[in-house]
Amino acid sequence: MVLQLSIGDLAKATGTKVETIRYYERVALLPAPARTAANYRSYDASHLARLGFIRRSRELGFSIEEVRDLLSLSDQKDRSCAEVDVIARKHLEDVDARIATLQKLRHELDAIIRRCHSDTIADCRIIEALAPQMDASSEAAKRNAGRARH
Amino acid sequence: MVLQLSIGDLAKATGTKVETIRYYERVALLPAPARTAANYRSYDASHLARLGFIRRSRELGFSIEEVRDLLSLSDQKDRSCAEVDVIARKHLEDVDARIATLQKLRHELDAIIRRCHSDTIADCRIIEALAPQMDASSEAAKRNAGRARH
DNA sequence: TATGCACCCTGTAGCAACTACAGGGTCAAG
DNA sequence: CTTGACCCTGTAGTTGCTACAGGGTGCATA
Repeated sequence: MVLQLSIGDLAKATGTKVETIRYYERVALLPAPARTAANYRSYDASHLARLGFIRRSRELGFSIEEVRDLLSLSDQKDRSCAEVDVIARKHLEDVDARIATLQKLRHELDAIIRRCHSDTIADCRIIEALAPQMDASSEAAKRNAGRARH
Repeated sequence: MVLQLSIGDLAKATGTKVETIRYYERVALLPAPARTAANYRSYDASHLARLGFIRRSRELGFSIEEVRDLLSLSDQKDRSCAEVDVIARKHLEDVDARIATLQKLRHELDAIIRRCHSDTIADCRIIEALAPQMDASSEAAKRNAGRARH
């Protein structure tokens, strides 16, 4: 039995947009499939599996380049999976760093919002908190920048 | 006293790249400054303040469009700051959602990495976990996709 | 005076990872 | 035989910058 899928079928089967599939082909993540007489793309089971791998990796936040590396490693069954481990661990570190950054930002934002109980923009603490602090250090920055004239 | 800054001065004073400042001017976040006889941009204190506001907002993760809204609100001192509050709270929700997504992803990734203790790619659990699950549901997807022939 | 260097200008192209057309061709149902 | 859902290629848009290329300017130094 031979499985043949049109691009639309493959899109439905993997929850991917048709344009995205063509994009993966353009960037050589997904091999170009056979064509029908009418020049329609005709995918088989290997494309289905590969696109599934790509989508799952992308959902887990791997970049296109990382997916490319993982795919090429997964094709070499006899190699050590240490390299796979390195990619995955590095990615985990990236994710941890992004979470930490966002959490710091979240607390700052939360603190800013909590401070605001005023009615008008003129003394809105949110706007105030966003405005640069016009203190000694920024005066220093001004002087440092030079070209102040009277 | 009149403060005059070249684009490089302003860049140093705010920790922004020169190209980024020109970009903000192009997208009308920062008003076009006066020019010198040699057609050099000449910034004043208001630009310094505004760029500071922009940079701080961007650090807090507001999009360019959100910053535009915040800036235009901050220029209308007599208006209610309720709108500012709405923008900030919505942004906080976005940040919370992004943190939640990343944390879910982090746990999944961590679980995948922990499972792998093998030596070769052939039975690497990371690669396995990334590959699509070839179970009943994906068989259903295949049938659903149609055009399977023998 | 020349000359080097750091700075400034405009305009355009590139990055990631798609997404969205425009302007066609194909195919099956009614 | 027409309608509508699909398919094709190619190009441009998205976000927020960043990086040239190919010029001009301003100041210090040999």
